[in-house]
Parts: sequence; C-alpha cells; structure tokens
Amino acid sequence: MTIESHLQAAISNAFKSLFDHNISVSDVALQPTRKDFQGSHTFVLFPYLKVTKKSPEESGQIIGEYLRSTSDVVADFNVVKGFLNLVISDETWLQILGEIQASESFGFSPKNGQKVMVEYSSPNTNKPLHLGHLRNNFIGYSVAEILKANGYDVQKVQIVNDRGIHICKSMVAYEKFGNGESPDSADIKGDHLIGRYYVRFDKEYKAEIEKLVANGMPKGEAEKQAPILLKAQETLKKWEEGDDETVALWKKMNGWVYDGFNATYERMGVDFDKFYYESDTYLLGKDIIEKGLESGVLFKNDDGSVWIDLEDEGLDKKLLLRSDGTAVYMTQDLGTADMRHADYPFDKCIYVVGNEQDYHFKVLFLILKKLGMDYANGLYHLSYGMVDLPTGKMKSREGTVVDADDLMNQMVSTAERKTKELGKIEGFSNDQAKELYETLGLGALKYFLLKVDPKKRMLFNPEESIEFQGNTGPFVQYTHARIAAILRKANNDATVLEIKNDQPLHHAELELIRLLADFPIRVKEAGENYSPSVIAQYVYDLAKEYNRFYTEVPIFGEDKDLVSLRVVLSKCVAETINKGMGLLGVDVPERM
RNA sequence: GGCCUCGUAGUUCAAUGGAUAGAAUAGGAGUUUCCUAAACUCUAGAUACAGGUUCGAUUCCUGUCGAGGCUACCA
Repeated sequence: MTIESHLQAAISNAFKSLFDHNISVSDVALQPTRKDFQGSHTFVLFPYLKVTKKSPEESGQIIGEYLRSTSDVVADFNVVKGFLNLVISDETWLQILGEIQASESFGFSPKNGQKVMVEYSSPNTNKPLHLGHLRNNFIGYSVAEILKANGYDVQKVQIVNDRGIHICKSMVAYEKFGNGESPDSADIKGDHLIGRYYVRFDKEYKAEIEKLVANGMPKGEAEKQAPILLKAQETLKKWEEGDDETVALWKKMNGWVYDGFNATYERMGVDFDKFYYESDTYLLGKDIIEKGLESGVLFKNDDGSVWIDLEDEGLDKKLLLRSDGTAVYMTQDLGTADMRHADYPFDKCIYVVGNEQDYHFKVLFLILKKLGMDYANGLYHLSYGMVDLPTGKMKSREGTVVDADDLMNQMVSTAERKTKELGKIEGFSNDQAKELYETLGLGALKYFLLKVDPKKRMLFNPEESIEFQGNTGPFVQYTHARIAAILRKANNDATVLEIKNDQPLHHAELELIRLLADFPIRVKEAGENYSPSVIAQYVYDLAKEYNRFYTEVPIFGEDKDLVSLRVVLSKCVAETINKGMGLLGVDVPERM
C-alpha cells in the first residue's frame, strides 16, 4: 500500500467520522508539500469548507488531530492557511525503503492484459533521417517502454513510405547519373547515397525549368513539362504496373536505404516489432469505402468521387476516393488501421506523428467512428511539435536540415573531447572509453529531446544541446556513476536494511525517500497524455536531490546504522535512476 | 478568410484550478586534508495585453496582439 493511498483512506475516514460526510477515497486529492513547509503530503481544505462548516485553520486542526491520533503513518501535521501539511513517520519511510529494496519490480505494474500498438518513425525512403525523426523516434520508443512498464502488452510498428513520386525521383536521378554506384563503392551509408540522388533530381529539375522558361515557355507550364519530371511520372506508372526492371531497381535502392536506416536505429537504441510498407497498403481501404457508401455514412459525387461530410463536427467535406476511383492518403490509412487491428487486436493504438497532421488524424478517427469500427475509440494521435533551429525552421531546400547521423557523431565526439579535457578516463581501455563517449553523447541527445513536453515545439541549439551541466542526461548519468562508486567502496556489505527506528532521518534523506516513494510510473490516461518528459523530470529531481544529499551528509566513518541506511538509500536511488532512464532509452554508466 | 496549437526570468524548459510561479543556463559571490568538483551553496531576474468565472487563475471562458501549423482529386 502506498503512502498516498493510505492517506486517502485515512482522510476519507476522517470526514466520515468527524463530519458524517462521504468522500470517495480516490477523490481525496493530495499534492506534494512545498519545500518551505514541514511535511511531505498536503491536503487542500478549501473545497471542503462547506462540509466542515468551520474556518480553514480550524478544519485543518481537527482533521490533522484525527489523522495523527488514528493513523500510524501520520506523525505530525501543521496547518498553513487552507493547507493541511502532513508529516509522515520515520517508521513508514523506512518501511517504504525496505519495500523498494526488496522488490525487484518496484515502480512497474503487473500485466493488465491490454494491448497497445505504437506507431512511430515511419520515414520516407528517399532521404536519410533528420533531427525531426530523432524526436519522433525517442518519443515513440519511450512511450512504448513506459506503457510496458505500466503493464500493457506493446507492439512497436512503423509504416515505411516506400513508394510514390518522391521515390521515383531518386530512381530517375540514379539511372541518369549513378553509373552503377553503390553504397560500398561510394563508401557511404545507403540512405545518404539515395538522399544525394534525390537532391540531384531537384537540381536537374530546376535547371530544366530554367531552360524551358528561357526558350519562352511560361513557368507554370515548364514545371509540368520538364523532361526529368515526366520521366519520374513514367517510372511511377511503370512501377504501379509491376514492370520488372523498375521494380528491381526500386527494390535495390530501397534495400540500400533500409541498411542505412537499420544502422541508425541500432545506434539510437530504438527497435520495432513489425514493419508495414506502403507498397503493400496503398491500395487498401476501398472495401471500407464500399461499406461506408452502403451504410450511407459516405456519399458519391456526380463525377464518381467519394466524400464524407463532417460539417456537423465543425470540419469540412473530405475526399476519400478520387473520381477515377484511385485512393488517397486517407483511404490508405483507413485500410491500414483495419488491417493492423486484424493483425494485432489492440485496445489502443498510438500514432506518434508530428502536429502538422493534427487535422488528418482528427478526420481519420472520426471517419472510423462513424463507420462503426469498434476499435476507433482506442486510437490516439500523439502529436508532437516541430524541432526548430536557432536559424528558424528546418528546410530541406535551404539545406538547413540537421542530419541524424551527423548529429549523433557530433554529440559523441563532443563527449569525447570534454571527457578527455577533464581527464576522466584513466584506467579505461580504448573500447571502454569509446563506449563511454557513445553513452554520454547519445544520452545527452535523447534526454535533451525528451525532457520537453512532446506537444510543444522546441528549439534545438546544436551548441547548447551538448551540455553536460544542469538538467541534462550526463548530469543524471554522472550521479549514477558516483553512486556506483560508493557502492563499490562499501563492498555491498550493507545490503540488508538495518536501521534503528529511533534514529531520526535527516532532511535530505527524507526528501530522497519521498521521491523514491513517488517512483511508480503512471501513464497519465485521463487526458491521454503519454509523457516521457515526466520521467525525465523525475530522474533529474532524484539525481539533483542525491547530489545535495551527497554534499550535506558525510556517509562513511559514522554511526554504523546510518552508514547502512545511506548505502541502502544509494542503492535504491541508483536502481530508480537506472529504471527511469531505461524507460527513456538512456543508458547509465557505472563509471565515467 | 476559416480551423488547430502555442505566448512564463536575457535564454532553454517546469508548474492534476492552490501556498511566496519552480529549475537550468548566462551574470554576481563562495565551497575541495575525505567516498568521482561533469558537484554543491548563496545572490539577482518572468506569467504578451484587457476583461470574465472562482474562496483562489500561468492553468478555464471571451476579446486583442504575436509565433507556428493545417486548410490539395500530394503522401
């Protein structure tokens, strides 16, 4: 039983016996006590003054007295204005610490039998991953891990955008300028190689337009008539017809890209249980449209195109099938949702996709609901904001896109430089040192991108992101390494909790234990708010408090019981940091 | 034009409707005979504006201003 649930029950009882008033246990709202006041949990009295029919101070006194005399958990209390601050007994704190110490799965929930599908990443196969993908991938991965920790069965999936005109553009440019080049022969990652040809296409396309315009063609016309574009469109058509040569080239080039992506994913530490490909799904959804027409949810225009009217919902009309009968993006997403639910009958499905698609998903979910799909209420768009640069938005045309691989390299080499400057790697082998730089560089990057509320757009300053002080990944990692050192020196000989109950706890210790007691991971489900930033803030608070504790309290050479308490506390903090960072996909080193 | 997000210290971020709006960085002043100083302590500094609801508003509502996104028979 947690402290919180105990207090909730006790307060509910207090209202019953003192005021003959029923408050359901879960309605008792507690909040952490502000630092300046004594206590750890605070009960706000204002909402209940009508029940108590007394002043806030008086109500607090009465309830506080009742709790102190009837509950073993509450040792003391004070009332400040309308706030009842509760002081938890040392015995309770020690018991909590004992439970944390004894429990392998502390903070994690047992299986709840629910299935969640998390879709994230979902790149195009015509260029390498960039900074925006990093935010997407880290959020998607963390959310999946947090859900697992909360007892869900999770399947991580992505849908690869492996077809379409943009892919054909790279293909055309490669055929024209490639000379049989391959990632091996060019000594470059496959995704970067293809990205080059995509850029090359654009360059050529622009040159051709210019030429046509110079010859007197209007600009709009030239943009449609440029030979290389026509060639790309032809390639798309051939691909759709299943032309052997075209499909073979498409397969070869996409294969290179996948090799490149896989290397990047592996370095990022993210993974997937299943890949979906648009080349398999782009024709899906038409049967759903049929059903929608039959049931009258959708309607057909005179020209044969199919629409849904969402004006009742404050939205507009949306096209679902072109007049020539071909599918659009929305059609495909309808079909994909259906297929996925058949593959993996999820209770919830979370789409980690940028907020520029808010409208799309709003409409998608609404359509599925209107079509009566039973899973539609479990769909959720985890919308995240763009990553801005100090120079403004990332724009591929202006070459201001930050490449994911380049950025990771830069982070790791900065970690290396700073570590060497500080002379921190004495006694490390080469391999160990390299591993450390990797852990630090990527830890800094992941933490930096995850600590911000996903829904907000954020600013990424390449220089400031490689920061090792303050609210950063390396700060937390460093704390973990220091704790590990203490435990090594203590030879783990104090693994059993041996604390005398009459030994009053130090303020810093209490603060740490309070944080530990809060550890159980909770997904905020009320507002469907899946937030790695909460975990990040949590482990940072814990690490910061530990560092304060560390300077305030000399650990060794004192009373033996206190030594063991502090070692146990250190172990618990270390483990909690480990688990918390694990949920974010950030490693914590034993030494650094 | 319509719809959706977002406006908090110089800067980057916090704050289930609750107390004196927290951190971090940058600025100023300190701390190391001892367990990892990538640390710690002190100091100064902010809710875009105007109304409303409430015992109480950064949070909810309305309007103004500002930033971004969406508004394709593209994906």
